[in-house]
Amino acid sequence: MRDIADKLGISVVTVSKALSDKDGVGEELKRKIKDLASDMGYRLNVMAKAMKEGYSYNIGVIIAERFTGVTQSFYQQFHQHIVKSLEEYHYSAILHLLSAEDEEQFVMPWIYKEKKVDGFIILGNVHKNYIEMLQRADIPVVFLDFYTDQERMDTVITDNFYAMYEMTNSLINLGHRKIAFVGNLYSTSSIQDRFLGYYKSLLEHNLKLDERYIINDRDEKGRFIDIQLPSEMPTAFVCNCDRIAYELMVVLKEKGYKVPDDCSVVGFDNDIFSTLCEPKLTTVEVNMPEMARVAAKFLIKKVKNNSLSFGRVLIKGKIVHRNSVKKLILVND
Amino acid sequence: MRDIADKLGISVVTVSKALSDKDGVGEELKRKIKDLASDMGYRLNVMAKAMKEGYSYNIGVIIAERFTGVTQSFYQQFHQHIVKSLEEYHYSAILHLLSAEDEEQFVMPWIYKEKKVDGFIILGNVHKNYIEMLQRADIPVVFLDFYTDQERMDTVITDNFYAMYEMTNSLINLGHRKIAFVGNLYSTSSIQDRFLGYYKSLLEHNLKLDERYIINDRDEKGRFIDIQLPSEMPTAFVCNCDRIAYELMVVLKEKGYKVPDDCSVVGFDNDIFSTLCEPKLTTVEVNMPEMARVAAKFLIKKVKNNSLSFGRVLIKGKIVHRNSVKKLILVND
DNA sequence: CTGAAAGCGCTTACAG
DNA sequence: CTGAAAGCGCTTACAG
Repeated sequence: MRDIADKLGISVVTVSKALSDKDGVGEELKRKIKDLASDMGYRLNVMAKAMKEGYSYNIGVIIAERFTGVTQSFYQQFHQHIVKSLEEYHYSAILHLLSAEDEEQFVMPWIYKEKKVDGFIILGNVHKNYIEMLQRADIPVVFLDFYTDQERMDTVITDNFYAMYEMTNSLINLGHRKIAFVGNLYSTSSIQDRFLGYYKSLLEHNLKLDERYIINDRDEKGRFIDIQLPSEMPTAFVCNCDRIAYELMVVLKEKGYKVPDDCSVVGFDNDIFSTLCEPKLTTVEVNMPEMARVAAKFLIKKVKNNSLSFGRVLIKGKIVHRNSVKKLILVND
Repeated sequence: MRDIADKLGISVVTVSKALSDKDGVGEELKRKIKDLASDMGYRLNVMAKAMKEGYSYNIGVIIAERFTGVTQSFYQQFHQHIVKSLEEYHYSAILHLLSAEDEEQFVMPWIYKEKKVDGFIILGNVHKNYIEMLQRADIPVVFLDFYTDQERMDTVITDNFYAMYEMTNSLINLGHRKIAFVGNLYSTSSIQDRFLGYYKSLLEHNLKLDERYIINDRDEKGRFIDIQLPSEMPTAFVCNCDRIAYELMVVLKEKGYKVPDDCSVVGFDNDIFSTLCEPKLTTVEVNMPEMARVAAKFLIKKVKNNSLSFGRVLIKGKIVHRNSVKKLILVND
């Protein structure tokens, strides 16, 4: 800026104004300044601007490390959408992988301690107490794909409840009556809500909830366990995620059951697993781009005014029909 | 800092020195300053420090958008390792997804134009001309998992050539003689090198390279095409990546061939596809953590002195034996 | 429409 | 061991 000003015999103030399109500079001069700037290969120093304004124009994206394995690309996919959404606000994303250790010992991300970010997007389940600590800190936070009953929690989630309700309805409409749910009801809020959507559909159709048809898929720590098929087989399995639907189909195949002829299987997420199984999975597609967009929007607003509050926002998913569901011919109805 | 200094009746200079462990402050006073700082919840403002020093302590990680699909988690996995490696230097990673459009039209990443990053790690194939532009720019660049013949290119790659050489050797040692290679030889440097490793192994064992055994898997734009099996079947397929090995196994299954009984299949990468097929794939594990570590180390050194040069560094992979390879019993040898 | 002054929060070199 | 001065590159009032 100094150089540009000197070359043109004007002040840096004028250059600053011209380059950031503020008014108070003549059109002609402005053109001249801009041309010279690009000729000289001038690059704005955001850090100086940042220091002046008090914004870093960075957002931290926190993902618990346990969600980042080789077979878990879901949140990484989400992260990419966040990157793109933030770009529209001229913000960058800094990925912070939260280790189990830091989570337990309440270690704040170092990018917070060094004021490298203006806010955080928390992607997926994080321990309640850790969240409380984050919320006590003086920095805006928006949660994505996850919620708890904590107060003042701004969160964007997929409409798990309603999507699973619709999915189960569609199975019932195809003639299914014995429908099992696969998932640990005490593991995450997502699984719980999906289960409740499934349950609501049963209730509405006067079908009993059979405890033997609630099949566990993971332990308290979220580690997957072997799936046990019920002694009497249902005609359809509603799985809390594609991954588990995939595993279930492997088990079914081993035991000699054919999908969808012997039993139907549906999943949730529309991730890589839904297209890697044979037959391909009927599932719910989560609207990641929209969720990322809304989360980014909320967070940027909060950066400017942290007293703003948006609460819990649900984004609708979409059922993707593939080949894992069979229509049952009903003899009597 | 101001507040701390005032409360203690000292100057900000002393506070600055104490907090960053510079000498020139008495031990006792230093303790007092540090204690008060943490009591007051003081957070360093890196931006101010950054402006003074001229470093942003951010590194841009560039990935071409075409490598970021739902079924391609490889580079996202890599990105995570980069994040962790950079952390050790107190650096953050800013992910920049390079769109096909920006790549064609030579648009520099906006995080460059705004001096948000001190350097770039380029993850995977990017067009030669785009690379040239990056190298002309006044910023250190290190390439990862990819190289060209361009000068002054500091790059960290997996030892494709040697790993595939060893892999093919091991097949030959198990009695295989008719071994096909699956991959487009003109697509990427990685595939080429893997092919050449395969070829070297054939040469050493006096086996002829049969053109019908070089099977194409993608077009010039890198889009996957249907795999055509040769009219006379080999006993083993060496695939340029797990993804294609997976696709090949689907095709083989369709045509009634059993793996590994009718033919063996090996892959490369040890990514999600290698464990999702039945049987699981014998493949080469890329040493991502080490590659990320080395790339980060080089880049940080270049940030401090951009005239440094490291050239092309190969990191060894490791063969992972699973169940997709059969030992052939040789009647006569 | 243009610019001189002050300040964002730190660090570095220098003086005491 | 401690601190006053200057400056990093920008922007925001304010004055002309």
